[in-house]
Amino acid sequence: LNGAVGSGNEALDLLLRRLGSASALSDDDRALLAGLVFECRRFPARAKIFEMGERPTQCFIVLEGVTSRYQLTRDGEYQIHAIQIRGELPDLLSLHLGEMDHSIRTLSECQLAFIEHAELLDICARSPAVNAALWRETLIDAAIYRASNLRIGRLSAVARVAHLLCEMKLRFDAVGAVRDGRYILDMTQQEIGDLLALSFVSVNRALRTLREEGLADMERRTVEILNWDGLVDRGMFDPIYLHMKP
Amino acid sequence: LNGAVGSGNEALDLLLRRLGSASALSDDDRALLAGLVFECRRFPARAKIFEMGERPTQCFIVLEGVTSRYQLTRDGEYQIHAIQIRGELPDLLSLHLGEMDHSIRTLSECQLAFIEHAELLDICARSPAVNAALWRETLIDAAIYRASNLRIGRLSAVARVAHLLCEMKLRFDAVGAVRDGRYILDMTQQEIGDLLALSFVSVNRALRTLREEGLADMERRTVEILNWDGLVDRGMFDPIYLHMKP
DNA sequence: CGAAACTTTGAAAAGGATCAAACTTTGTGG
DNA sequence: CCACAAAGTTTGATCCTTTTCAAAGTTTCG
Repeated sequence: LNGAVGSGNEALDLLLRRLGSASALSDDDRALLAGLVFECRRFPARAKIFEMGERPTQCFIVLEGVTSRYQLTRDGEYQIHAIQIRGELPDLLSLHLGEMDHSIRTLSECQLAFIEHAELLDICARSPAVNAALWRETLIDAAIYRASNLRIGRLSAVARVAHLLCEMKLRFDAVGAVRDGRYILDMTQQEIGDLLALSFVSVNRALRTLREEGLADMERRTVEILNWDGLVDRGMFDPIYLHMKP
Repeated sequence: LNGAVGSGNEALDLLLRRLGSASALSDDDRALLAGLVFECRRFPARAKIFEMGERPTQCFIVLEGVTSRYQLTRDGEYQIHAIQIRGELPDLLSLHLGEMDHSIRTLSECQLAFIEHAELLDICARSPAVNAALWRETLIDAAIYRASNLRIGRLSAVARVAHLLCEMKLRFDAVGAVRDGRYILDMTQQEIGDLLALSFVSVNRALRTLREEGLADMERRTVEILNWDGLVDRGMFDPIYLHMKP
């Protein structure tokens, strides 16, 4: 009956698109999901969403902006495990894993739609297809962590950045957010370093290298892919782990 | 009716212990799981189990030995994402994620019990508790990847090895495989390096450091914890991500 | 017993981190 | 709308951890 409802519809659209992309949802499944209540909330940049040790009773879908899942070592080292963009469901793990073992916060300003765990679990119990689709989402999260392991563990600084730009290109593609080979990655070079386990100086130099090699450019939070095949090659990127449709 | 049946019972015991440790299973749930058919097979060291690109129709539980989930970069760099030991279910992801995006093979000689996906999915459809417990297993796998990200991305060589020895101590504890602070980690230093993104030379030097500091010792595939608190501190280890019972 | 696999140690090289300083962009209040 | 401060980017120089290369020692296994 107001702006929040409109956002709720948008959240539902994104959810249906995302869950339906891998497995076919029946009309019944769609009807069940349509019954969900979405509580839309806006967050400023760098705002806490869930903290390590908490026991969330809601999860959320990202409507706009970038959220991050991260952790600190005891001596203050900061590692971003993963980021989430429009249409992604960062927090399904809290459905079945009581205590948060890491924290989630926004990087950029965000619009998020929250869903009660209880409602989602209820739908899972009624619909094996939705259950499978949500489970699948958490498995893709895990696949992204594996890719991150390989990226951090085995790729050079330049290759790490190239790999990330490839991954984000495909993830933004999935929600139609790439135009003319460009997408907005609303992160600082420091934050990219926190994600790739690089210093911001190394990120900056890697971006310069990619620009000089004519593969990609990033300026004012906008990434431009100049040579997709070349970038894929430089980052040794294989999209299989994203489990997207061909 | 033969040796395989005995192993099947062992597999069932391990499965019930593992799934029951977090959430209470009802007698009905246990009965359902007891109906599973376990196909027990022995594998030599370094044997392929599932390859990237395959679409497994079975998953398995490890009865004995160490299996590894790994990936190769295009230029031949090898990264082990995770290892699995007795009582663990390494391959549940194939339940809902058609194509394997990485490979699985044994490190040591192994005894594995295979279960048909179809049977497991059938039980999931009938029992929300088993569904939740299996889903939870895959979420803990993901948590271990996150821990691995932090370990590889932010810890020094010595801390990485210390962190791993702490993690494996708790995982072996869960199946009662630690005696007098000792457990058998049947991996070479090269393989530990493949897991921690270190050269085998660095692994060797890190182990020497831990020995010199009186924290832990590893000799002939046997790890001995000499000073648990010290080792936890050295590896900045926080067990929260394993989501074990207190 | 012998060969292969694995571990241990030393020395040199490489890649990225850190430190430092200038430059640019963004955001805020007057 | 401007001025200024804060935040972020860019580049150079140096340092440090880990890698690589090399070679000797040890264990395992047929």
